[in-house]
Amino acid sequence: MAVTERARGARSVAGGLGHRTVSAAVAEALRQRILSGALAPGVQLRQDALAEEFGISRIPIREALLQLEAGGLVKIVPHRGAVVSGLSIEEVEDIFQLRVSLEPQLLILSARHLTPQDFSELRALRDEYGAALKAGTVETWGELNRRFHLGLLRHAGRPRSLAIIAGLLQDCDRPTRLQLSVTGDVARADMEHTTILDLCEAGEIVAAANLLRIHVEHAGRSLVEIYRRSAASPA
Amino acid sequence: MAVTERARGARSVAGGLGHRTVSAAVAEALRQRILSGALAPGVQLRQDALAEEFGISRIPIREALLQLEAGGLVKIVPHRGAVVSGLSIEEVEDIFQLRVSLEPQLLILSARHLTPQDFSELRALRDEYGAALKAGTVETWGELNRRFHLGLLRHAGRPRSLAIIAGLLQDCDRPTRLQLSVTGDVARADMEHTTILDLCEAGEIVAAANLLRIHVEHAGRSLVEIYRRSAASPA
DNA sequence: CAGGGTCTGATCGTATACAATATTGGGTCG
DNA sequence: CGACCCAATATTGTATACGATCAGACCCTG
Repeated sequence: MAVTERARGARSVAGGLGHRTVSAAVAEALRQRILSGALAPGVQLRQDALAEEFGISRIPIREALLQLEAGGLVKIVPHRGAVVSGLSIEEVEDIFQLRVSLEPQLLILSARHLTPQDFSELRALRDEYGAALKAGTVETWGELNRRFHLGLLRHAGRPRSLAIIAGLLQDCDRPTRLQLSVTGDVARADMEHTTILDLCEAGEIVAAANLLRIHVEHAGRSLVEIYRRSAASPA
Repeated sequence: MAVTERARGARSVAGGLGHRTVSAAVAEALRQRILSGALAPGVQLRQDALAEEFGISRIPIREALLQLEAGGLVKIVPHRGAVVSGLSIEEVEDIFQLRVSLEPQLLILSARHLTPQDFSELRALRDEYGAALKAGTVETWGELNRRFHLGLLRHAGRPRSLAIIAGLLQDCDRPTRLQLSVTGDVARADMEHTTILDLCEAGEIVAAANLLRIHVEHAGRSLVEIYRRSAASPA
């Protein structure tokens, strides 16, 4: 059975192309598992087990783990392996504070350079997002939300800032989904996205930036409150 | 002869302990080479050559390169190797803009929690920095500057922000050294550090934050000007 | 002579095998 | 009875060997 599973696992990885190397594919697979919550924070990732499951050797596993560590999704301690890293309340607060500081600022730089094509793409994203909300396909919310926010800021001409924000969005992905599903703020978020888009297209850039700030602030506050209530949040 | 050289190389790496694994040691060695300018941007890093030079196999080399890629020091293209990555003007501007946005904000949060011990450490760092300036030991400037700035912000209670700033400081290390040695702003920087420290200790936190902002802004502007002049800046 | 295809060399990516290190359980000593 | 030490085991780290992929040169063809 072990062999069968290995073969199946290998096929599933190799089949899901779009990657040029196995290690990249494994990194992506593990990333999704972590972000989706299938791998909870604190869980230890043993190289042997993963290698057997995917039907590959440990080398690509190790490299995938290193890539994940770069993104802060796991923490590697020499000779002691890798554990899925969760976020403390301080880190969540910090991440949202950073978003509040950076995103509106970048939107002001980026908004005037958004082309009609950008707007149509963003609207498509928003529609897809709305559809996912109704369909309840929770897993895709974070991805779509991320692409929407990054799309808004695409033309700010600040590559490093964008990379940082991409990391922030990824890391607050799971918490944000939690916040949305618990509070039912999905409709609110959707509406705010729409309004931000409209304001940008109308040239009301400062207003759009303000709304974006409020949008992020609200999510952050709401989320911190949730964390505080269910105090049993693993590190 | 090859064997002899490999053994010697291995000794030199393993001897410089402080690291728990060979790959970490290699990562640190390469990091220093890149930050010191011994490895210029655009240079291609071939795994075989590095492995032979360090007297180890390619596996730790690969893992070291992945760690460096995490820090943005090299870029890895599948099947095509790793190249040392330089910074474009936009990236330099972006990095300093981020520092201007983040550092003063964090100083306000951190300053009131600085203990007498922190102050004595920071003064020691500043003294060491001053000594390095006079001694002309350019290589250590960045390290000391980095530790000073991070030390100031240590108690802000914003771990993610701190990590981001640490990355920013590292990446603008070499450009900053360039700026300091070209403009002779070393004395100015040293004095500003001293004044910031004094203001913090006197409880003039807002003033300290303002000076910090000016301090970073000046370095950024000056550096961008240098870049513009010597337009032959490799990507 | 130009263009394309193939073939060779080099380099990277992965598998397998071995060595080093941390953890756990038992045993002994105080 | 508790604490410490030591050995066995499991897990990680590294070396060696093999397979896959890409860049460039050469040859063949139109």
